[in-house]
Amino acid sequence: MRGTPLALSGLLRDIGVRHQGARSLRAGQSLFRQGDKATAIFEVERGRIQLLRHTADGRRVILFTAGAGQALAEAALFSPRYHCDGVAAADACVRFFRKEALLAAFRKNPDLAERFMALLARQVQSLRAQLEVRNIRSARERILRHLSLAARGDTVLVDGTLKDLASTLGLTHEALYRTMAALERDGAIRRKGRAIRIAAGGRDRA
Amino acid sequence: MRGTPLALSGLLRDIGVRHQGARSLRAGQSLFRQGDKATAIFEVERGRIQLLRHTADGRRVILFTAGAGQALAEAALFSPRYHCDGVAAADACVRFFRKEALLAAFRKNPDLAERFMALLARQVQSLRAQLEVRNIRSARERILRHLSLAARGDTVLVDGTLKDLASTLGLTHEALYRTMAALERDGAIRRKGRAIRIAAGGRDRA
DNA sequence: CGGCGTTTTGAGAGAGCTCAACATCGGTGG
DNA sequence: CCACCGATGTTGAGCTCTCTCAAAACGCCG
Repeated sequence: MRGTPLALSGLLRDIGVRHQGARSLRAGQSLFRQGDKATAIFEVERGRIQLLRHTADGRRVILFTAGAGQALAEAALFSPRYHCDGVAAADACVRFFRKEALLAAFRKNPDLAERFMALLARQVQSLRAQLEVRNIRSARERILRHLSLAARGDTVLVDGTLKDLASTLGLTHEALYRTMAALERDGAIRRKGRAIRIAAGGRDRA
Repeated sequence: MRGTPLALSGLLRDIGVRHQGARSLRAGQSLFRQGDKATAIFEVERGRIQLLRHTADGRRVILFTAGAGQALAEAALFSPRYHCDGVAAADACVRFFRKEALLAAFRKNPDLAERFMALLARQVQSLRAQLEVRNIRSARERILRHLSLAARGDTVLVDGTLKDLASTLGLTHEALYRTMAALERDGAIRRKGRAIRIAAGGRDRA
């Protein structure tokens, strides 16, 4: 669920693209640096990779944090150089896909190209939905909407930590815990370990 | 600037795709409905189109609001039906691009396909950056970061209203006005009509 | 000129953040 | 097997910052 309510189950690997290798990184290690020639795009297998940009005065700005199962630096496919740093926020393992190989494959195989487009289109859709969720001020409403977007049927299976969930929702973990407890007290949701079931009238009681 | 800090200058039309027509809508009118056969994707020329989904209990959820220059329902290219409603939030005019025509063009012309992918990839990038900006709690910091991402050189040209800017930043317009005034008082930025210049040490004084 | 939407400033309240303490769980090593 | 440790999960209390409600100046267009 990390970072995506409409889970993009699977990614490059699943559309039939073969990766050209993998690489392990220790927390803090760089995968690539701003200005490096862009030779590949990546998919996080384990851990977390952050895209960082450095401002003129040397401050770090996090542009994006990619968790397991998320693609990284797709835009580099169409740009000669990486426009930011890619650094491991925790010990991580990434698969990499060489640019020329990918682009060549797309040209040779329109089906593959189409699947990749579909992947990107779904990402756009999912990101927009996330952005819209962030427009909701109330923690309660925001959580409920996220859950109802992420739900399969009436249940959501949280596959990261609740802390991660809090940060993807733009809440502190305390606020998330408290509000979830309140929601459960009110009967709007019911929790059983990783599974959260949304009550039929959950959204009414909001 | 609406909805995109890293301005996606131009869209489908600019990558060489020809549209198959245009349509005007009055505020409140539907462009398409959830479950309709997906026959086209769109680009907003004027006004605003909202993507809405209806929950089981009949409540409307806004998934996305597309302003002038933004594409709409790209994901429909790869889905047989629209998965939400497209409704005009204000009087609007949209260009439409037929699915089969687009997909056929992509298959026949790999360059075009590649440009479309690039478009999607840049959108993904931009949306992620927006999401990351939303993680900043402080209005002051959030505005400064948005500005530094949106800046060309040291100046930002705001091309919507400041109210629009406030909503893309997830702030009330009052908070935006107040904070911008404070930033100007502190010398972090300087405004001249539509142009905002960021002072060299703007981010230090935050 | 008159009306409407944007821009601007004021004052107050509420929601979420911050800091803090504690419980719980899973892994690690003696 | 148990003691220990770190990270996650949970709850409490106070405070700050933004939202909300309100009012007024400004600019634009018919």
